[in-house]
Order: sequence, then structure tokens, then C-alpha cells
Amino acid sequence: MTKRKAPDIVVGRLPLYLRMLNQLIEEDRSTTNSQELGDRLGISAAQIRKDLSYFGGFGKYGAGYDVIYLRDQLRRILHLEKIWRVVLVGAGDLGHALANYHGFSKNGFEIVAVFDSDEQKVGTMVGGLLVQDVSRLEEVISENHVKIAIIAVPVSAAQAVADRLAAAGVSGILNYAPITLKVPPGVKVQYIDPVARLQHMAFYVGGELNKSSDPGE
Amino acid sequence: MTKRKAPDIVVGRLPLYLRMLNQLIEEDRSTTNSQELGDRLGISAAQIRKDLSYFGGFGKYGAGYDVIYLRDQLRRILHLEKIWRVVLVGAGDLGHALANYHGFSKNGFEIVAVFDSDEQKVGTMVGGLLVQDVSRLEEVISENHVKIAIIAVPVSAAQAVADRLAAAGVSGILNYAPITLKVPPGVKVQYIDPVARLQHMAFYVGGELNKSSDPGE
DNA sequence: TAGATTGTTAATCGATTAACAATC
DNA sequence: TAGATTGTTAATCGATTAACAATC
Repeated sequence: MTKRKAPDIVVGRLPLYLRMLNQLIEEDRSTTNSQELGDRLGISAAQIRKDLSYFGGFGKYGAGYDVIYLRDQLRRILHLEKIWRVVLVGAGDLGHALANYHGFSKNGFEIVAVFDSDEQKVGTMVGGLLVQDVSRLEEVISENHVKIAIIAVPVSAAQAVADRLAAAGVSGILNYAPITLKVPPGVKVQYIDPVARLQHMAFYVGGELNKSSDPGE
Repeated sequence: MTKRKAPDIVVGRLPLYLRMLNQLIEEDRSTTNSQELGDRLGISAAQIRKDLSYFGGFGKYGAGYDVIYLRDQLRRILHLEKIWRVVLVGAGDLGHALANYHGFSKNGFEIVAVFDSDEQKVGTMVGGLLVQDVSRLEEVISENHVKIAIIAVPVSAAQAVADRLAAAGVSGILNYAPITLKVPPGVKVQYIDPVARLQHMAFYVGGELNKSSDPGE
């Protein structure tokens, strides 16, 4: 029987499990088990079984998991059986890279519109889409029933964009601007901040300034 | 007195505190306090004080924190007083965006070389740097004493690149390829996977498929 | 001193791991 | 049945919050 509401941290691991199952399927594997999944993901087998148990029982006692079946179940749980229409705000270098990235569409996220406020960029093509003026943001979101957006604008514009996205009905924002956004209840924000990640690593790497495996010159 | 070793999750928040302090400095503020920092970051004041306490006491009783002083202390703690030389592997769309992103150099991370295995790309300019053949990876890392690298190559090449980076002396890897890397002990990996983040959000957003604030057409 | 806010301790809460009965 | 691995419970571990003495 399905247990109580899964913690957010558990939900955040499901995409990793899904990714690994897709990889196993590509390797033509038909079954796996919590031990193997854990080894390949750097997670304990117990944790994987516990995580899955929040949503149901998907394995076979003594035999592990059918990779196709578990993959399909995870897709269902994560609401990935439909194609999500996504808008991208910001057509700079990052916006370009995101619009051209095939990983989104391969995984069920279709970028349906790209916006920018720069007159120079509006009207140009980015990733097969015509860049639109950001003034059309609300209109496009409404017409396409868009629920998820990606922010790839400078810090100075990010909060205002988030405000408009939320007001227009978006309830999930993937934010690449290095700023903590204030959003209304019910709107989920995920942050991607490579600088913060590098700084996090620098803490651990930073000990050896001049030592390391360097005999000196 | 400084307490015991700080948990990794605490270290991961320090860059957010640093970012907020830089923002306060730009706003010409001279002091702040744990309450304000917490409010603006969506974190409890108690947690901020606790986090900082792992590294020392940086505030003034009754008066809060001097923003410049705390900023400097965080930079020291995170080993950000030097400029980190970083290599970027992969000169595709993402590599382009990363090489052109000024946020790295503004925060003390200088990309010193860009590599690709595609003959078409080697020799071209990306972000002011000449793209080099990936065969020169070890040589450049060694000559420049590089300790941090960014992987922006396809999944199929990522593990092999990580192996070479680790063997060449890199101890921090920022990985954009959607795959869990196997690395030797002592090598720290941080992952950036926008698809996983979108999937995580889809779980929460996914409930309302056809309902939401839409009266139908 | 009165007021404010830190730094720290103790209490609470939550997540991970270990162990094992269930079961195919 | 014997063997294997799940799903679940209980124990452990770790992180967050609450409370408050310290102190400027």
C-alpha cells in the first residue's frame, strides 16, 4: 500500500532513478535490482527501496525490478506521460544553448516560445523558434496553457519576469539567474547556479594551494 | 571557538550567503542581521546563525553583521581569495554559453582553456579562447595547475573525460552531462541537470492537468 | 541600564540505514 | 524447498528549530 506523502528530497531522486532505468533499457537489460541501481547511482540499496515504497511496490520478491515497468511507473508518478509546454524567457547565449538543447524535447519538455526584451533579438530565430517580444508573455502562456517556464535573463530582470510568470498562471519556474526569487504560494522554483556550485567545490579543493602532486619547478 | 567540521549541506549554503552579502553591498548597506538574511533567502534566521557558527563568530551582539567583513570571511572560508583556473571540456552550444558567461570571472573562476574533440571546432574562437584538441587536455591542466574543470560534452563522452581529468590532477568537476560519474576518492563532483529539475517540478505541477484557472474555451 | 541580536545548547524533527519478515 | 530480493519496521543518524544566556 502507498505510504504517506513523499518528502521533497525523495521526489528529487526519482528523476535520477528514471535516468538510470532509461540507460539500462538502452543497454538492453530487462531487469535490475535495488543493489545495482544503488551502486550505479552512488546511493544505498535501502534508500532506493524506501524511496520507491512511498509510491507503491514495483518489484518482484526475489527477482528485482522489470526496468520497463519501473520506468513507466516513474514516468507516471512524475507526471511525465504528457508533453509539457515550456516557455523560455531570455534569448542570450544561455537561452540559445537551452533552446538548442535536445535533452528537453527528448524527455517530454517542449519549448513552445522564446522571449526577449532586446529589440535586436526579437524576430531572430533561436532553436527553430522566432524570438518574441516579452510583452507577449502573458498572451502566449495563456493561449498555450503553459505551466512551466525557464528564466534565462540577467539578475536585474529576473524577479519582474518571475512575477509576471506567476501572475500569468505558471506554477513551475526553472531559474538560471543567480538570485532567490520571491513567488506566491503554489509556485515551485528550482535554481541552477553554476557559480554557487563552483564555490561549493572550491571549499573542498581549496586546501592544497601549492602542494598537490607538483614537485615544484 | 570554531566548532566541529561543517556538514556538506552547510557548506553548500555559504555561496548563497555570499551572494546575498554581495547584493547588500551593491545596495550600499553596511550591516545586516540573521533575520534579514533569512527573510531574503527563504531560510530561518536560526539556521543562518548556526551555519556560520561552524566557522566562527562573525557578528556583533546586538548589532548584527558588518556586510563587508562577513563577505570577506566567507570568501576566505570558501577559498575564494585566489583566482581559480578552470578548464572547459566541450565547445558545443552549452560550452559556448559557459565560455561567454561573465559570472564565472566576476566571481573568481577564470576559464583558461576550452577543449573539443571535433576537428570542425578545434581552432575556432569561443569566448575569447582558441578551442584546443582534447588530446592536449593533460598537458594544459598540468602546465596551469588546474584543479577545477567543467564537463559540457555528450553523455557518451563524459565518463572518459572525467577519468582523464581526475588522472591529470583535477579534484573538482562541474558536470553538465546527465550521467552519474565514477571518480576516485578525493575528487568532488557537482551535477547540473536541468531536465531532472524540470521533472522534479512536474511532480508538483502535474496534478492540475485540465483544471487550473481555466474556465474552458 | 535597556534593547537588540548573536552564538550556543537542547529539543524536535526528518532522513538514512540496518535488519528482517514477507514472498516469489 | 532453497535462494534471492523486496517492502517495511525499528534504530540510528543528522539537520533544523526553538529557546535563551551571553554580550555589546
